[in-house]
Amino acid sequence: MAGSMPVSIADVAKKARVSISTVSRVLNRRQLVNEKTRVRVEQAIRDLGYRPNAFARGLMLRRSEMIGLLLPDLHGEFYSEIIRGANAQARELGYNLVLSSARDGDDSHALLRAMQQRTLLDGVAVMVSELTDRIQEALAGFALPLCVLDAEVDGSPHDSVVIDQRQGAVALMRHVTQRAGWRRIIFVGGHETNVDTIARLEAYLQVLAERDLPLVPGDVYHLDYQYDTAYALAAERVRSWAGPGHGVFAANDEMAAGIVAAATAAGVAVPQELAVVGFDDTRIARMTRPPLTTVRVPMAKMGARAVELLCQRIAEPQRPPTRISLQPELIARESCGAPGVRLRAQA
Amino acid sequence: MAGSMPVSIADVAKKARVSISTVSRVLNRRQLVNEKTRVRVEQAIRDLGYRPNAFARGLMLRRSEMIGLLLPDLHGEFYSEIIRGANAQARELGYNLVLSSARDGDDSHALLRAMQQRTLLDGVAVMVSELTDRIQEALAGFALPLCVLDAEVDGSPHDSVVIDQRQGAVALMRHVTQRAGWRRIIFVGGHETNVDTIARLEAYLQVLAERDLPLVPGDVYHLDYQYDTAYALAAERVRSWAGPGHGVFAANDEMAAGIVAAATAAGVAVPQELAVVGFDDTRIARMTRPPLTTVRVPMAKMGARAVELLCQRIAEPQRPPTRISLQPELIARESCGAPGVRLRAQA
DNA sequence: GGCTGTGTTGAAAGCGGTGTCAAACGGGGG
DNA sequence: CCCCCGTTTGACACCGCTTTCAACACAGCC
Repeated sequence: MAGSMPVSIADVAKKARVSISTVSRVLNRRQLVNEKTRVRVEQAIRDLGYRPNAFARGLMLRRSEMIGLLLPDLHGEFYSEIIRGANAQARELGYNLVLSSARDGDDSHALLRAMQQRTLLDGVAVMVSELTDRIQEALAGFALPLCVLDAEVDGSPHDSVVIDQRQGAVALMRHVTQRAGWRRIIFVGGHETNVDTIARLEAYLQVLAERDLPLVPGDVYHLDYQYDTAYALAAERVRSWAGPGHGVFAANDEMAAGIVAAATAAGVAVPQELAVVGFDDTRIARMTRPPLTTVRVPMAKMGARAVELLCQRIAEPQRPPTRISLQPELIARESCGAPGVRLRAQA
Repeated sequence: MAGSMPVSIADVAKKARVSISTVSRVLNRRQLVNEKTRVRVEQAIRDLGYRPNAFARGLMLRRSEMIGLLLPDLHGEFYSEIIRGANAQARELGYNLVLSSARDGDDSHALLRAMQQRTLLDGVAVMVSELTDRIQEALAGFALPLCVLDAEVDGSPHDSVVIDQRQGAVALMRHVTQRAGWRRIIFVGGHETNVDTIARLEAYLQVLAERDLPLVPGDVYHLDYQYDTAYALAAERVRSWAGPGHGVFAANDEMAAGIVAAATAAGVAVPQELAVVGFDDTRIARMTRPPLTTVRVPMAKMGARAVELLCQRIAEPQRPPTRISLQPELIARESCGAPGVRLRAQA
C-alpha cells in the first residue's frame, strides 16, 4: 500500500521506467499509449497507491468538477428535498456538491465568500428567500456560471428554475370549487409579505372571482405556517367556519394538519362539516385523518433541474439563458370532500 | 470591473508596478510590505477585480479549506439536521462543506470517489448506516483526516462522534415505568437488523428486567418506521393493547403518531387507556394529540461536533483519536400519562 | 535508398500562485 | 568613510499536472 508521503506522478513514472508524460497519457488518453507500456504504468499506479493531485489537475484544466449550492436555510424537509435532488443530479453528471446556507442577515457575506473561491467552483446554484437590491446586484455581477432557483433576476443573463406556485394554487382552488363544491372558503396563509403566501392568496382571489363566489374579508387569516398557531386559531373559530360547502385553504400542510386536528377535537367532522386542503405535500399530508388534499411542489426536481442547467452552461458558456418552469401537481385525497376520485392518492 | 479574461497575479503586479512576490505578500502577509506600496497594490486588485486562483494556491499550500460530509441518505429531517449543524460549524471554522450521499448499494463507490478526489478535500466526515467488512476496511485504510459519525470502527485511529442511543432509551423506559407507572409495554420497532432498533430493544429488555416486569414475547413488533404500517397494526391490535398501566414504546415518532391516531380513531383514550411514547423528537411529536413524550436526539450537534473534531485533526494530524459521546434528552409531554410534570415540554 | 506516414515516447513549457534568498536601500555607530 | 543591520523588494525555484512539439522507430511506397 501507499507510504505516508504523498505519491506524485514522477514516482509512478520512475517505477514504471517511463516519462511523466506517458503516465499522464495513461491517466487521460489511454488509446495514445502502447498496451504493454500501459499495463506497466497501471501496475505502478496500483502498487504505489497513486492518486492524481486535484489542485495541479485543476490548475491546468480549470475545472474542479465541483458546483456550489447556496440556500437560504437548511432546516426542514423542504430544503432537504432540494439538496437531495441536486446531489443526485450532480453525481449523475460527475460533479460534487458544495453546500452553503445564507440566512437573511448573512447572505451577502456568504455570497461573497462563495465568489471569493470562485476559481475552485465550476458554477453555483443559488436560491434566495428575498430579492433585495444588494443581492440582485451581486447576482448580476457574478462572473461564474450561475443558476437561480425559484426567482428571476431582472435582465440577468443567468439560467433559472422556477415553480409555478400560482398555477398550482389555481388548480387546487378550481378542484375544490368544481369537484368538491366548496362555496365558502377560508384562507389561512403565512405572513403577508411571504412570496408564497402572496401567490396563493392571488390564486384564491382569482378563482373566487372566476366562480362568482363572494370574498368575505374576515375569511382571510395570516399566521406563521406553524401547526400550533393554526390549531389555536381553529380551536376558536372552527364552529363558525363549519357548514355545508365550507372549506379551509391552508397555505401549507402543517397548518392544515393543525386545523384538521382542532376540528376533529371540537367534534366538527372533516370533510363533511368542514373540508380542509393544504399545500406542499409533505409527509404530514398523509398523516392526518382524513389525509390531506394538497399540492405537491417538486422541490427535488427543482434542485435536479437547476444542477442540470448549470452543468450545461459550464459545458457551453455562451448558450442563451434558459428558464425552466416546473408545474406543481394536484394531489387529491379525502380531506377536501371531493366525491370518490382519489386521483393520485397513492402516489 | 473585471474583463472577461481571467486576471492573474502578474496582471496585478504589472499594473501596480511591483513584482508578483509583492502582490502575494499583500495578499498573505500584509505587514511585510510598505504601506504606500500596499495601497497601490490593493487599488490594482480592486481595479482589475482580481481573485486569487484557488488551484494554484492549493497546490502550494496543500489545503482547500473544504471538508466532505458523506451521509447514507439525504432524505428527511434527520439528515437535514446533521447537515445544518455541520454546515454552521464548518462556516464558523472557515471551511466549506462538500456533500455526498451514499445509499447502501452505492456506498463503496461513493467512498471511493470521495477518496479519489482526496487531494481536494482537507478531510471527511462519514456516517454509515451499516458497518460491513468492506466499509470497515475502506475506512481503516483512509489516508485523509476522517471523523466517523454514529459508529465506531474497531481499532481505527480515527475520531468519532456517537449518540448514546441506549442511554436515551433507558431513560425513557425508566420514566414510563417509574413516573408514569406502566406495567405492560408493547414495543414497536423498525427492522430487526437496524442498529437503532437493536439499541432501543436492548434498553427495553434491560428496564423490564430492572423493574421485574414480565417480558411478553408477543408484545414485540418489528415494522418499518412508517406511519401507515404502524397505523394499520394499531388499528387491528389497539383494543387488545389497551388497559390501565399499558403503553406502547414506538422506536420513532412517526410510528408513535400512527398508533396514537389509530387508538383515537378506535375510541381508545390516549394516555388514559393506552399510553404511547416515541423517539427522535421530530416536529411530528408536537403534532399529535396529546403531544408525544419522546427522546430528543441531538443530530445538529452531532454534525457540528464531527466537523469540529475533523478540523482539529486537520490542524493537528498527530493528535490521539478522540471519541465524543452525545447524550439524548428525555422530552416529557402528555402522551405517556405521567402526572403533570411537563419537564421540558416547551423546549 | 529516400520519402512520407503512423505509432509511441520524452523534453520542456506552461498553469498561477507561495516561499526562499539575496540584493538594494537607507540610517546609525564606530 | 566603512560596516552592520533592519526594512523592503525582486528573481527564481518550486508545487504536480497537462499538453504541445519534436524525436525516433518502423512500415510501406515510389
